[in-house]
Amino acid sequence: MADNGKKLDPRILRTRKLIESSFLELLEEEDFQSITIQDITDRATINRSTFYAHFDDKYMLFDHIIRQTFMQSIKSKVLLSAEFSMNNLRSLIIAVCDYLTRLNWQYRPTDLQLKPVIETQVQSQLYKILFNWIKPLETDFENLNPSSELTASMLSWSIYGIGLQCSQLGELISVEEVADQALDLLSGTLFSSPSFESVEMA
Amino acid sequence: MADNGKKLDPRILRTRKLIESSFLELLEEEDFQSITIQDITDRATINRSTFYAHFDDKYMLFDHIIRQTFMQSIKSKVLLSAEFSMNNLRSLIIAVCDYLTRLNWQYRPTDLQLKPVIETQVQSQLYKILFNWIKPLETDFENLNPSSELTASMLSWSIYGIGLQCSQLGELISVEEVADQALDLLSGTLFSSPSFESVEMA
DNA sequence: CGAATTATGTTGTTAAAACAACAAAGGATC
DNA sequence: GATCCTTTGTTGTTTTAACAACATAATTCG
Repeated sequence: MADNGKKLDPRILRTRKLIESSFLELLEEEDFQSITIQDITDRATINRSTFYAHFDDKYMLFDHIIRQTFMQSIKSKVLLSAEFSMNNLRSLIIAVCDYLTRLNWQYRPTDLQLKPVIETQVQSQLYKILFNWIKPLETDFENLNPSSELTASMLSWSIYGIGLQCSQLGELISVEEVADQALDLLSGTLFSSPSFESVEMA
Repeated sequence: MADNGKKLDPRILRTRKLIESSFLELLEEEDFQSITIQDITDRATINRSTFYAHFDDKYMLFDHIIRQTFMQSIKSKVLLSAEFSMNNLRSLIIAVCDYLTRLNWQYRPTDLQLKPVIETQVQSQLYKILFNWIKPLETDFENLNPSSELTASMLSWSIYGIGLQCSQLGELISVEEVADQALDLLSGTLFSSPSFESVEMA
């Protein structure tokens, strides 16, 4: 997904990694707001102006970091290349819960401005994952079924919602139980659609 | 000592550090001989030809590494800026023993070719340290005393020899005891010279 | 031994990072 | 509100690293 085929100059890769890891380190030490570009570039041992060759600003960097860490976390727990199945959906839900929970603990929740950024990135990445899963299931009766776009959108928001719930309740609940409950609800919706008649529970 | 006043381009510092740490990592994993320039530069995420902009070859890099790690180790245990005293000399002896012992354990002793390189670097650095200590003690009766150069040379080789002895005997002996014995021998020699009449034992 | 592969150094060109200097926006302080 | 100071973005120039290509040791292997 977004796997750039062209070989990038090693210096670019190195510089980006330095920026990313410096920023992640700083995020564990202080608030997002109080971090300056200079702080980041100092720690990365690069020039301040070089930062702007890679990212528009701090916010774009944060976008990128969330997208990247989210996809890394998901890829380590879910086979994105696999086909759609209730089991894969379950894994995805649990992975999202885990990610958002970790995010809640790892970084100060003081920055209210960050929540919408995280929301946008996580939901849009979920949409892409789900759309790639669902698209192949499209039947010939397109007019009878909800479109893959609509299904992916709805599912992505549902899963984001579940993840948010989990991350807020924290240790009080079992992630797996929540995932199973959510699957029950979702399966009712999904199986009413002809596209999903072949998708069975394990 | 060799403290270059001019500000170096951060890229140069970063590249050198990357080369140095990659090389040190590789030295812990395999023999010096089997390490290629490509191995080093791959791990350092730099281009192979960039290596040659910083070091002539693998051997020059090793020279530099020994010099650097030696001075780092010494500086952490001896105040080089201080003046000459038996106590400082004792600290220096112990520090050299520690360094050479660690070198013996850390890296494979299979590379016989490395010993002379280490010898050269350690002795020459010791010479510089000792010369800077001894020089201020020179009296006006230069013709009566052994020159600072001769004294520094003799002492540096003596201390290197002590360090070698310690590193070979390993845990069998107490570094401090050896240092004290050596100091007894050295003080006999040193105190016969008018330059050292003011240098007392603690 | 001889061929094939691999490692070493070198060179000229291209792309990226460093640097310095600037204008402008944002915050703090009086 | 005026002032000072910090941070932000931008730009043009210089320096360094990447790259590709080459010739030449040095190794490996049949």
